[in-house]
Amino acid sequence: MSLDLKRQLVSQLVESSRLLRNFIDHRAKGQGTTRAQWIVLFRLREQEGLSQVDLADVLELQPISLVRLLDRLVEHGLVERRHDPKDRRANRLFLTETGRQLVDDLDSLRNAIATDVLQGVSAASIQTSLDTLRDIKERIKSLADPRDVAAK
Amino acid sequence: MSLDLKRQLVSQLVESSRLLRNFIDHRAKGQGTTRAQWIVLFRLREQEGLSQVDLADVLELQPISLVRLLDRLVEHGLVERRHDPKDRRANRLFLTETGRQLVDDLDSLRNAIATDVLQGVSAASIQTSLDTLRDIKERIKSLADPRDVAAK
DNA sequence: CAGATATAGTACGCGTGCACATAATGTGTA
DNA sequence: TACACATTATGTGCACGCGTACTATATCTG
Repeated sequence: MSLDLKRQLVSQLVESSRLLRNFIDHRAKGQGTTRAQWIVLFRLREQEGLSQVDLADVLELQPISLVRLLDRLVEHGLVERRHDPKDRRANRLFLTETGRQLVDDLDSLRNAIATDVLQGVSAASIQTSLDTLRDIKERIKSLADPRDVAAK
Repeated sequence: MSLDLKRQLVSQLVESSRLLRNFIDHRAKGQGTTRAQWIVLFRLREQEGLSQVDLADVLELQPISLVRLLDRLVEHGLVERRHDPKDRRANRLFLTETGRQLVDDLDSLRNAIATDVLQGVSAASIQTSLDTLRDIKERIKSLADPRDVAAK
């Protein structure tokens, strides 16, 4: 039942995401940053002092993927890695002053993009789509994570 | 109005897409292919003999991105580049016998994934989300494409 | 035929993942 | 207590997908 629709949604999801990422990165080019980097900055603004694993965890990406993102952010002087005095393996992450200013500037850009891209879409549709995407994420996580079966 | 929801949708879109891509690629690993490659195969099954630009156009990606995808598909013996006898610049793309068999096998896998990932989501929500994503794509294309203003 | 256009491709960069390595910390047992 | 072993945090190497900028070659057009 409606299997074709499901397939189409899967395809559209990946396609629209790629277009969106590209669109955002174009707009972001002036700031010298990318969408993926913004997410890190926004997150650090809310909560500084995270370790890399912790941050990777809240962003739901692999720690190794974060390493390279951070390399570039540090290189651009937006983020600082400070050694954790308690655990010499770990880094604690902080925004630099430049980083803090940039992320504040990005607020309006982010809002403009969200408005532009969703112009003419009803609030109800947005809410429904948002819920659907969240459902998909949960389904994927439970399907992929063996603990969901192992853990009582 | 509901600006926050819009921002969340933009974020969720990119995040869920990444998780989805990864999930599919895991399932696809047994076949030695990736989700991005499937799309090429599915498309070629429907319509063979396309040139690389034509195919890039229907897939809505840059011709250069397709080049590498095709490199791998050719390397794996799934796709064949044949010189266009009429235009020595162009290649015409065809599935090999192996490629044709693989893409037929992928049908059931694709269906299984779509079913799994969207289990418990109502048909109405799927339809709404699909429409929303298509709207987003159209908005992006019209915003990014100067011809939309230039062309009458 | 000269210049514009179109096709494929190279070089390079970013984001993301996996497998593996390295170093530091924690733990269980002799 | 002390040391071997498991675990954890970060990072390297490699691969894939995707993009921009540019190049080489072929075709088209005035």
